[in-house]
Amino acid sequence: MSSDPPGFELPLRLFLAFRVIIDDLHAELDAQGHPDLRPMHGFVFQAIGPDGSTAVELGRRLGVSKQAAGKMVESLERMGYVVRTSDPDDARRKIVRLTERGVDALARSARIFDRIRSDLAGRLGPDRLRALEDDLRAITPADLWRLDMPGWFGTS
Amino acid sequence: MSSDPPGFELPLRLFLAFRVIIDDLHAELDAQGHPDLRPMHGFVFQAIGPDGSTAVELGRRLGVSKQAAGKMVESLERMGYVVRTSDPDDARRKIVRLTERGVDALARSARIFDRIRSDLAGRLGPDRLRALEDDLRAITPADLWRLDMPGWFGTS
DNA sequence: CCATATAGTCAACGAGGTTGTCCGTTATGT
DNA sequence: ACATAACGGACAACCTCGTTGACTATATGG
Repeated sequence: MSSDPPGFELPLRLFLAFRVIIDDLHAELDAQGHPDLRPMHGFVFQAIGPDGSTAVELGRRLGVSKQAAGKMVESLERMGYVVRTSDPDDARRKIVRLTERGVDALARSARIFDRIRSDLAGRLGPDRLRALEDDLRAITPADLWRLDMPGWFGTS
Repeated sequence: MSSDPPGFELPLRLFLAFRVIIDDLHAELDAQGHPDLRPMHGFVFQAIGPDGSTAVELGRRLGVSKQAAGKMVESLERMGYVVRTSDPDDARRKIVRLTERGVDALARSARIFDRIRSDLAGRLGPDRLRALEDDLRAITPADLWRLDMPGWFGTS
């Protein structure tokens, strides 16, 4: 009979597993022509969505102030991943949209994530991977995109 | 037959699970007299270790510059969690040690982590929790404490 | 004995977050 | 219809926490 591991191991392993996957993703993105993307950017792209968004909306979704969201957009605009256009129906709003390059990064990310997942299925076995995902779903909130991560990743 | 989930779900769930546990920990620490501790601090305490450490060593272990490590120590010293004493064998070194309060925080953290783990064992079942931990061990590096997290958590 | 390496500290800077303020535009209520 | 409130965006000042560079004091080894 083996004894229980200390309680602090699980959260550490969860975080390490996250890091391993994200590091893999960004090594690939780097190799595929997106060396400047940082982990945070994926969340921002996702929050922008296919129809675009505004800085205020973005801030709400990401859990930061509208000013912080505005700075993020500015930086992504400089990198060529988003553009800001004015809303014809509301002169106050400026709609942030992904550029072709932004869409490309998002598509590549999706493909890389799927490749990583199938690697893991190969290592753990498909059933164990399923069970892992099921268990994680059981202990996390349902809403995947309510992450509220402010300065967790360097966005420089 | 159900289809595979998109590859991006797993890393998100891993991160969310980590967040859920860490948020739980710090809500408890808050209630038990350590409201100022932030997630990063646990890693710093661990890096200091029972025999103390120096700022340079700390920086190496945490993956930050010695100056950044020094600032962390300064802040923890102001909060009463560590003290700096001079090394009698080497007048250059100042050894950082946990205070009684620091040791208390570490002991409480360990107890809270164990409580959280047993909660999870109740929700998933002990076997599923074991399997989860085994699978995570399989996909993460063996060395738990080589985390290299610089500004991942707010330390304020 | 002197050259080099190490520990700590100070200063300047940058990234990225915050709050407060202001302006122009839209929505609302009487 | 018009006064007022709410909203979106931008600007400024500030904070925290990381960085690099320079400098001092102490060890250490040829």
